[in-house]
This record gives sequence, structure tokens and C-alpha cells, in this order.
Amino acid sequence: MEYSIGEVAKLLNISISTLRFYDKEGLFLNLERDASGIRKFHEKDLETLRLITCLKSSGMKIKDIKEFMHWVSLGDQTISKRKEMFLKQKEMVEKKMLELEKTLNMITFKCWYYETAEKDQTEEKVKKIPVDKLPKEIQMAYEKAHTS
Amino acid sequence: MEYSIGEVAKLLNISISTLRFYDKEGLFLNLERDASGIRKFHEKDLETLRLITCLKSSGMKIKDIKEFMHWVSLGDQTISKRKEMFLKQKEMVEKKMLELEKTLNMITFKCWYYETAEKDQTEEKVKKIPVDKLPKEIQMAYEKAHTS
DNA sequence: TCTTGACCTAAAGTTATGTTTAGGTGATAC
DNA sequence: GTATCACCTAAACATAACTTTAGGTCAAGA
Repeated sequence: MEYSIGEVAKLLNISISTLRFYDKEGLFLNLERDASGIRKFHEKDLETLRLITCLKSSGMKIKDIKEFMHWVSLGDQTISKRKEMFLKQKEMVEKKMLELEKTLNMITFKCWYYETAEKDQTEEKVKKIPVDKLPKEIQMAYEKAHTS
Repeated sequence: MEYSIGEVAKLLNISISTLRFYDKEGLFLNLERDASGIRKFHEKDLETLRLITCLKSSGMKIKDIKEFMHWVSLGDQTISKRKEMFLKQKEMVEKKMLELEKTLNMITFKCWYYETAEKDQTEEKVKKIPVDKLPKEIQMAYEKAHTS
């Protein structure tokens, strides 16, 4: 199965210009072109794109993804490097998730805070509630959000 | 308690230039200055900074944080707006967490993949294992990573 | 035949989030 | 008294990751 750039764009919801940009950056290995220079994407390229999306969301830079793709092109001799990269990236993601949880706790607290303020028609009352008098789960969220 | 910009920078691990940048962008409400123009940070400014950090990690732009701070300055009449903002942001964070989980599954799979390849000294063998023959938890990670 | 649509390139432009630079003030330490 | 800090500003610079623009090819349909 072969896909044009437009088809891939729709399929994976990535703009055409982004796809060309990734190609220019060297993120695809041996991306096929037909006689008149038109890109032909195969399943392996789609899989590369799914990986790019994943690595980007893990906080990796395009340059490093490019380096990884270069390692892939060198074959078995770079297996350890690639493994190390993924181990490092796993740590990054776990760190990110912890931070996001803290963020969620802060936001959960704020949601409760403003819902209460909205009922009261003022911030004054809720602002004065001491931490230990907050509803239990809100207190927990607040405290989790405020640990260094 | 009062803090200089340098103290705040160390305390919250944010560079001095970033703090000045945030101030220029209007993220602090009534940040005090002494007679010679030197910034004096108070506890409320530190709390603002913690909130900024949190909102940034939730994916909010500086401009929107600034708008929020403006609402704060308008007092009780903007409580609903602020509540809506946090509700929206909560959804954003929940979406982000789902994406990160998917990312983590992909990376977990890749870690296993390259650890196996490393033992084999080649990718060839592991590459050929069909999904349903993978170790159970790896199979689960793979599948979770590949659901649209 | 002509026009439309999907593709192409190279290069310039955009946006967000800072950082760096160059030049200046004012208190304190040697 | 002069050198060194820690602070200040305005403005230029940096970087990543795209997007837009301007100009061109090529095949298919009216």
C-alpha cells in the first residue's frame, strides 16, 4: 500500500508542510519518490511518523529524533545506543507524568476554589478557609500540589 | 518577608532574566519596587510564580496567563471566567496525561524491543515476533500504544 | 486547449519563550 | 577611592518547529 503526502496528512492529521519539513530534516529513511519526484509513503513511513509523534510528546527534539533515525540506518551495531535512548526517554516521560499529576492537583484545587467563590459571589470567604478545614480531597489535592 | 529577584531565582529555580521577562509581560500584580526601582517580591508573588509554573506545564501560553492575572485584578466580577478557565485547563491536562500514557506504552515496548535485540546481538529475531507472541505485558503496552 | 488540483522546491516569515548584550545605578568591602 | 556586586533597562539575538510565499511541473477533465 502506497500513500501520497496528502493522504498521509489526512490519515495522521499532520499538515503537508510539516511532513515535507520532517522529510527535509531527514526523519524518513529512504522515503520513496516516483520518477517526477513525488513522495510515496509506505507503511514503514507511517510507523516512523507514529514514532515521531510519540517521541515529540515525550519531549524529544527533532534533531535527536533525526540522530535516532540515523542510528537505525546503521543497523545492528547501534542497538545499544538506541536502547539507551529509549531508557532515558522513559525516565523523561515518567518525570513529566509526575509533574502533570502535580499540575492536575493544583488545578483541581483551583476548580473547587472558584466553584465555591462563584456560589458565594465572592472570593473573600473561600480565601480565608484554612488548609485543614478544606474538604478532605481538596485538601489532599492542595497539599500534593504544594510539595516541592 | 521580602525577596530580591536573585533570591526568588534561587528559591524557585527560575533564571533572573525569566523573572524579569515575566514581569515585563505583566504576570505579576502590583509587584513592589523600592525607591531606586529594585523589585521586592512577597509571598503572593511566589504563589503567582508557582501558579505560572503549573499553568505553563498544563500547556497554557504566557499571554493567557497574563489575561488570567488581569481577571484577578478585576476582582469578584470575573470569578466565573476564572472558574471556566480552570475547568478548561483541567480537561487539557487530562488529555495530556492520556497522551503521555500512550507515549509511555510505546516507549516501554521499545525498551523491551531493544533489550531483546541487544541480547540477540541483532534486531532480526525480535522484529519477526508476531504481536500475539510477545510477553503479555509488552503486548499490552504495544496495543495501548497503537490505538488511535 | 485551458484550467484545476495535487504535487514539488527554496527561501523567507512567524511565534513563543526566553537569553544575551551593552550600558547604567547604587551600596558595600578592601 | 576604587572595585565588585546585585540590581536596572531597552533592544538585539537565539532557537525550535513550523508555515507561508513565489514560482514551477504534470496529469486529468470540460
